[in-house]
Amino acid sequence: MSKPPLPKLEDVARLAGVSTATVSRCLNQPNQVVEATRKRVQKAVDELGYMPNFNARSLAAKRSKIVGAVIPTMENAIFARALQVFQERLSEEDFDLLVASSSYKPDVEEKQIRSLVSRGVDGLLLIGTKRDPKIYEFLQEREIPFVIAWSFYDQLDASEYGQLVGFDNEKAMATIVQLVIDKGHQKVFMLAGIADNNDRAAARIAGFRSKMAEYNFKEAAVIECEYDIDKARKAFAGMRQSHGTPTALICANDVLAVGAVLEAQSQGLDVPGDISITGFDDIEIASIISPSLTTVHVPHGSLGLHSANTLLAKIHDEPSIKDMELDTYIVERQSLAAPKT
Amino acid sequence: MSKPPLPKLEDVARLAGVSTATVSRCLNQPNQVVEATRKRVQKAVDELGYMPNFNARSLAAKRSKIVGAVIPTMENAIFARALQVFQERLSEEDFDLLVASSSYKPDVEEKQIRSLVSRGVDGLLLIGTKRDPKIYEFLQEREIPFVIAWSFYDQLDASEYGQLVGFDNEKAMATIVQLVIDKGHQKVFMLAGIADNNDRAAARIAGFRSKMAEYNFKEAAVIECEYDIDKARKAFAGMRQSHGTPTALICANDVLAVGAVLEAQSQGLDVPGDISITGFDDIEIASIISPSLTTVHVPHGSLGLHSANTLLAKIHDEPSIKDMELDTYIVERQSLAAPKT
DNA sequence: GTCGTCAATGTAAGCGCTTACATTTGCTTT
DNA sequence: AAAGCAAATGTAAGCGCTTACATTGACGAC
Repeated sequence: MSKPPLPKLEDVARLAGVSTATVSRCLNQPNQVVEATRKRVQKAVDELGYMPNFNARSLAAKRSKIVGAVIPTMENAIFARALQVFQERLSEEDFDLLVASSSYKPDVEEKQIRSLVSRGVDGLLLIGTKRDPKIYEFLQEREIPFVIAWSFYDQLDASEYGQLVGFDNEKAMATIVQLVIDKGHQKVFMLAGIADNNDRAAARIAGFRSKMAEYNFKEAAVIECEYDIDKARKAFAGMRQSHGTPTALICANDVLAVGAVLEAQSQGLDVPGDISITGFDDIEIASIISPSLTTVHVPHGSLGLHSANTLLAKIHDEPSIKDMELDTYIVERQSLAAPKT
Repeated sequence: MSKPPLPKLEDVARLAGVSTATVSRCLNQPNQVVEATRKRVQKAVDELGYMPNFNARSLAAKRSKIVGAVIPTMENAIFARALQVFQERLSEEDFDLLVASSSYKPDVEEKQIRSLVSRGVDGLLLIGTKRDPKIYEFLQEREIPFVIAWSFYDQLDASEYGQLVGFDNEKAMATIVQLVIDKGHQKVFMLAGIADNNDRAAARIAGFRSKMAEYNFKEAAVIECEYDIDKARKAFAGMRQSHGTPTALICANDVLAVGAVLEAQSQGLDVPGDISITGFDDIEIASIISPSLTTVHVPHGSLGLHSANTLLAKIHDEPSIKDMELDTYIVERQSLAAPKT
């Protein structure tokens, strides 16, 4: 219950026989202080076990050394790896990470963004571009550096939307659809993510649709489904009932693909014998499930790393920061084959 | 480049024609303010788009509404779910989450704990009990409420170690070993986690060893291996070379088990025909891999939820907060069977 | 009508730092 | 040895809030 008041900067100053300003300088710009004093101060710091109060520092200096990240969920592998790398990179520069997860709800996300800004974050990591424009206005007004990860579109004006570090979801999806078509599939359906408020999910659907249109494939069913294995199983089952069974099913992500594979198998279908199924993301389970998933590899680690670097650059006001488009590529495994003839 | 100074509490006060204290009260203890003034203040807040500066608040009020969490990694499913639930629960009480991941390195963890404390976190979530005692002293001195998740031991003095919210790793492991023995296995090896600096990994090994000793099984090889599928594959391959092939392999976690299963299969072994393999944790892949894993179910969500509740209780200084032991149970799936006769 | 009480509000002193500006120190120049 | 100058240090004014304490005013008791 005894609360021995913690040493403050002033105590250190007194013990070291210098002014508070000098102590502060030792801590923040050590090179402005001559070695002798610096050592004396260091000794006082050690002796008292002094630790700076970051809130006071943030208040006085108007920078917090905290960056915020609002992600849809930390529960699944998609963002976990990127977030981990992001955090590690920031850590190197002594930034801490304030995370919030929005559960894909726009209103929750907005609240969290505002909260983080209130906390004085120096920068912000956001996922995807789709959100209420007034959030962007807000961020601009407050001059908060931010980067948007996971999405990339040529046509977007980057200066308006902070910096983009992502990949072209539409193009990537079109590429894998092309591959499926090249294998000879004609009846191709899609199990998609929920496109509402999610530009990545929407872009993947667009990629599918445009490629299908290119080949004049009609009636390519697209069913949207939440990010969940069991829901994917049900969605796939429902799809078979209402639209029949395609020879190939394109899934908007690996989790949906896993659900589809499991359901197909439990309904007696052979994958890829009776039906080919492709994923997107290339998370761990993609290579573990049997058959392993042919999928689009997304560079999760790079997304995290480059997001961090770009954000740091913006925070430090470095010139000529560019949007960054990362590459995806297809990983061919077992779940895609030519259709039975 | 125009930086219109953000409205501060004083501006709101002036516009509403009240004192700063009243505005502050409206924001923090609205019931102490009569409705008429409250409305007037609210109007001023809206009009100015005022947002409080949390750093100033934290400095003045000596509470930050931030809790910190230092976890070994956010990259894998083990902690992700718990962290997500933890965050959601805290969110309900308007706490934000400052996360750091230590990559299982004690020195990194210590640094991060100190950094979080410097940031004035109101509470701390730590994983496992094993760490330098001076960290506990430090936390006690600073009177930082903290809870330790994932571990639970009867014999530990809770008051010394903050609060425990976990399960008995040793007992849980002993239970699944018992099951394996009951199936008739006699040659049982273990693929363990790295026990150094990790009380959970150590406890799981202890559970294995004590149960094996109980049955007088000698030569039960225990190989430690990092948390990684590929490393597990190699470790399992190495184990076969040096110790031969057991009829059952107990793995300290599902990731190791998956690695072992994949390697076994690629070496032409049937699981569970030629070798039974068990996991621990019951993460998603456990039920997706083929054969699905018989494993110990760990209540990840509950760990997160109860950790949050316990921490909140400590922060609010509620009396009689107890350590909490959560239950685990075995999920029998396909990877465990009786040995060939 | 006066006083006491209590709820509502105001006053102002910090919270522990940073930093612009002022001052001192220790050199180099001449 | 005096002058001049840059580097090192000191002084003190905030940063935007909270809160202990003081003040005000409304109302009922006497």
